[in-house]
Parts: sequence; structure tokens; C-alpha cells
Amino acid sequence: MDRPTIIDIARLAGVSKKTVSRVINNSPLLSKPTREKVERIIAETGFVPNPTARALALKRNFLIALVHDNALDPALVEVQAGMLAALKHSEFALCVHFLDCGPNAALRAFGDFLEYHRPSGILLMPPLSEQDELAGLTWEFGCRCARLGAKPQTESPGWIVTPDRQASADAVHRLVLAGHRRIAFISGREDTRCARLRELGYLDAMAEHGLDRGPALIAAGDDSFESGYAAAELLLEVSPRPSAILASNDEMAAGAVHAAHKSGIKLPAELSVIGFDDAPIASRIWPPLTTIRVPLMEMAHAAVNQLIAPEASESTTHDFPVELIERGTTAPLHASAGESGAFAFQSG
Amino acid sequence: MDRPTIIDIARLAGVSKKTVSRVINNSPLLSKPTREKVERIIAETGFVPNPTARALALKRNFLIALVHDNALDPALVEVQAGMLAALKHSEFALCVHFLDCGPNAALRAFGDFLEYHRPSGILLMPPLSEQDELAGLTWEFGCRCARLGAKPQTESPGWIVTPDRQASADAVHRLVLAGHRRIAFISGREDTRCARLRELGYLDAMAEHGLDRGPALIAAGDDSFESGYAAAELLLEVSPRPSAILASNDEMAAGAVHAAHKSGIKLPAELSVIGFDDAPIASRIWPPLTTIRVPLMEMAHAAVNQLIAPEASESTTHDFPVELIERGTTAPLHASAGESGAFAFQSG
DNA sequence: TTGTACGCGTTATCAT
DNA sequence: ATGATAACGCGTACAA
Repeated sequence: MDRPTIIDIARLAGVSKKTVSRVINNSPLLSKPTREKVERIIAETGFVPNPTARALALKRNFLIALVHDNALDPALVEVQAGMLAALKHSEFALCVHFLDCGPNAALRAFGDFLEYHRPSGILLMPPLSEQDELAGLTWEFGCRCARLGAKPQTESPGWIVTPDRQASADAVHRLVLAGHRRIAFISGREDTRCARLRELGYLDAMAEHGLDRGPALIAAGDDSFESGYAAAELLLEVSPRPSAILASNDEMAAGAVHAAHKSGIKLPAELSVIGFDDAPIASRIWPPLTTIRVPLMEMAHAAVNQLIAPEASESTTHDFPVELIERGTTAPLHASAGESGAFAFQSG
Repeated sequence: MDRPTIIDIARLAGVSKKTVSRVINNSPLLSKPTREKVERIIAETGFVPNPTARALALKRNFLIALVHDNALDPALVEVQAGMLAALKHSEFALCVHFLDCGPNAALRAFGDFLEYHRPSGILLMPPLSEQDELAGLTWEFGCRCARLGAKPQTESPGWIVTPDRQASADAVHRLVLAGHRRIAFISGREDTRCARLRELGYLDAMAEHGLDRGPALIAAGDDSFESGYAAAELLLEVSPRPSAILASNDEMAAGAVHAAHKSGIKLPAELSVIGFDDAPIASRIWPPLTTIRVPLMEMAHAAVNQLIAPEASESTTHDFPVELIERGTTAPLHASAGESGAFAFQSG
């Protein structure tokens, strides 16, 4: 026999379709006995409302969509893992959508996607999360929206963020405490606030310590391994050579480590490197990368919980802490190597 | 104004709903003028049939689902990227589902997923792809199924495969050509045919060359970096130490490289390592990993094309070639280091 | 070749 | 508090 429909339940319970529907949707105006009777029948039959039919009536699908603009972004695995964990045992499915057109066409393509597939909720990855027009569109379609990234200037709802600027500055402080003075920075995609804030944090801290933060110490990357490699090659041939590099993400930090190896520079003895994110690659390269952990999985989990919550919570932004994880690519500056070897070893 | 529905189109074209429906679904029995007239109206209005309504009527959603049992599998990014590329400009969306229960409960959970979300097509990742019952279930739900993995014994439709056994043997041949004799192997998840075939390929080639393939040269892993690391630690302390390691995937190969670094073993001078897959990590570690490239993205692309093709193609299995990519972790065995240094440098 | 009437399984409207 | 009936938008017998 086929699955029971709402009509079967209604007949079995001796009530109308609509009453069963009310039970399903937790309508407040129902007598206790009626509700309990229907709920018993539902439990006995194992009835599950057909999501497609509900979707047609409600004009929205039981889908939570992850929307990104980089299909090969290594962060996607972790984000999805967090989302899937939160979606477990829920009535929603995870849908992944790739928006690869330019920023202008993106709005239209995103609208088409929303209108066509009508997801119940959207999780926007950076840099898409920073386009307010995209978030605005989701509202128009009665679709909730969560955004991953760095904290925006103006408080707005749905943001899941980390204190990138402060974290970046803290990493520099640690390097300075370990005696480093010439600290270079590899920046990330300019179109992400996250990357810009990480650079600002670096600049903050360098200024605070009165250290040189000239253009020779800052190289532009685009969040990719290759760009980190190229940037490090540039940084490592200036003289005096930086004794430490902070990269805006782990991929680029890994690229920097790669470049150092290629140049025969010993890590961490001759060069310290700090990455950002604690992506899987961080613990897999040699030496294992010291990095600032961003709890992407937990963040995605929280984002989805917010998206599928029965009532839209008016939480503005959800802050997650970051944490510096010391591994093998950082060491105190050797007195012999530094231009001002005053500082001795200091456990940060 | 709202989006036009099929009724609006019918009215504008002066025909019935059904005629418009026939145009949409390419029914053969339609007069040319009628079809053209309707098509013109559709183009002018930008009408797009509502997928939810179609889903309700057809009892299947316009979703292609990727189903896996490991939310953190690094291969997922590439597979998804290939799928998304193939799905671009199609009416289907990508849905990702995680089956984390044991093999017995998996069948039931999978059935629930199929019945509840009714995807049009499924792409099964290994080891799920090897459970014939799962594939069988998809058929029952009128859902197409593509399976990623290693070639099964009996030809069955929907498989997207690589010649893992031969590829593994070829890698060993290359190492032997480079003078290696003590070649170790790190095996993968025993529940994947893919991993078993890679091990068999290793055994084939070692036997063919009359080389020792005893238990001291084979360590069990589970496809994870950590397991590769642990396995290599075991392999590297036996005496005489193997001069080369073939790992069943890149994650474990990276773990082996990690272990070698930790033990102060120089790569590739004192140890050669070959991985499998050409995952992103292969080119990011130092030295860059020599590996057997498995074109996951292309395979996923082909799988999706097969799933969304207008008519179910009766292609049995779709073979993809693999390719050994020489990078930095392989070198000829030094005459001084080998126990039988007869072979000189040979460019493989 | 084209149209009519109904089904898909649920929610919403508006009565009672 | 509950129910009859109409949406929701499209596909399919079956009739014409």
C-alpha cells in the first residue's frame, strides 16, 4: 500500500483534512482531545506530509540553500558538514547553488534561483554575503537569510561572524612578543570585508608597535594557494627579509610555506608563518601550520539552526570566537637573525 | 505582476493548457504552427514552468542528489564542482545528502530520503555506490542512479569508474624502473572496492617483479590523513626500511610525507612516496606529491550529464583514464641506499 | 491534432 | 473549534 495521505489520516481520525493540517502545523486553535487523537493516528500510520505538496501550497520548498561563488573553495566542505549536521532529522534538505557570474549579473541570477527553487532559507558565503542586495532579495521571497563573514559596520540581522580584525592584530602581537620585527602580510580577496579587516588588524598592530608596515611588507593575494606562493616569493626576496609572514588564510599560508621550502628557507628557524582559518590543510603540511582557528563548522551549524527555527529569531549578529593555534611554523626570532634581538623567548 | 502560469500562456496563445503542456514537454503530436505560436508566447512572457507544481504532478522533484557517508571527505568539493558545472543552465538543483548510519540502517534511511524528497537522480559516492541495494532502491522510486568508484566485476549500468588496479600496478612499475625494490603500501578503507583494487594492483606488480610483498610492507589505513601518518610510522621503522611507499589515496600519502619529515627522512632522496587521486593537497604539500590523477571533476560532470539526459542512456559503465603525475616525492633509488643498486636512473 | 475534466497532497478562505 | 471548498500549477486519461 502507498503512503497514507492527509485524507487517509482525516478519515481514520474521523475529522476533516483541514483539522489534520492544523495538527501538522501546530495551529493553536484546536481542542486537546482532537489534537491528541489525530496525533495518535499520525504516529500509528507513520504518516509524513508530502513536502512537495506543502511546497506547492506554501509557495516555498523545504530546502536550505548554500550559495557561493567559488566551487573549489576548500571551506565549503566544513561549512556543508556543519549544515548537514544541523539539518539532520529535520524536514529540510541541503541544496547547493553556485553563482559564478559577475557581481551585476549575480543579482539577477540569484533572483532567478530564488524564484525558481524557492528555498526556505539561504546561507550566503563571502563575498556574496556582503552584497546587501542579495540578502534583500531573499526577504522579498519570504526566504530567511544567514550570512557568513566578518562583522559589518552597521548591525544587521542574520550575520554569523568572527572578530577578524582583532584576531589578526593578536597574531601580530604574538609574533612581536616572540621577537619578530619585520612581519609581512599576504592579503586576501579584496572583495571580502573579511580579508580587508584581517589586513587592517595587521596594520593596527604593526602601528601600535611602531613597526615598519611599508608596501615591501605587504603582498596581494586572492585567497588561493598559488597567489600565496607568488606573494611569498616576492616578500622573501626583499632585503632585509621578513622574519615572519601572516597570511589572510591557510591556503595562502601554505603557499608561503611552499615558497620557503623551495627557496631553502628553514621553518620555523628562519621564517615564521601564521595562517587563518585552521582549514584541514593547516595540519597536513610540514611543518604543521600555526593558524587562527575559525570555527566554520560550528558557525554553519548555528546559521542553519537559525534558518530552520520555527519562529524567526531577531538575533542581530552571532559572534564566534577565534583562537590562535600554535603549531610548527612559528618560533621565537633567533637573536642572531633579528636586527634587534632584544626580545628573548616568550611564551605568548 | 506575478509570474505567468501555464494558464496565462494558454489564454494568450488561444489554446488549451494541455497544448502548452505538450509544448513544454516536447510532445511529438503537435502541429508546427501551434507549437511555434505557443513557443513565441512563452519566449515573450519569459514563462518558466513552476518546478514545484511539476514535481507534485510527476511525483519527482527537479533535484539531483549527491549522497555520501563522509561529510568531511575532501573529494566532495571536486565532485560537487563537477556536478554544479553540469547542472548549470539546467532546471535541476544540486542537493547534498549525508547518510551517516551503519550499513544496515543506511538502506532504510536512504529509502526515507528518496521517498521524502524524490530526487530525479542520485550520484552515489563510494562506498555507498557499492551497495547494490541502494542503487536498486533508486530504480524503485523512478530515480536514476550514477555510481562513482572502481569497476565492478559484473557490468551494470550507471557506473563511472577508473582502472584502479592497473593504475596501482603501473605506479609500482614506475618505482621499480627507478630502482626501488622495497616498496610499501598503505591501504585504504576496506569497505571500498576501489581501495581493495588498489591494493591488489600493488600486489600484482610486486609479484610480477618477484619482490617481497610481505605484511611488513603493507599497513592498513582508512583513507584519512591520520591513518596514513600512523601507517607510515609503522612502515618506516621496519628494517630494512622501504625506499618507497605507495598510498591508496593522497590524504594518506600526505600523512606518510608528514611522518617522514617528522623522522628526519629526506624526500625524495631517502624515500619516495606516491599517492592516489591528485587531490588539491597533493600539490600543496612539500615536496609536491607524485600521484595518480583521478579526474573526479570530469567524472562527476559526466555522471550528472547522464542523470539529466532527456532519455535514459543504456550506457553500462563509463571508463575514465588515470594518469601518473610526477612531482617532487619520487626519485630514482640512490645506488648507495639500495640493497641492489643495479638499476641506474631511468626516466620512466 | 486539440481540449475537458480530474488528480497530485497540501494549505487557505470563509463559513458555521 | 471545525469543516466544505477552493486554490496552488501542472500532467494525464480520455474524449472529441
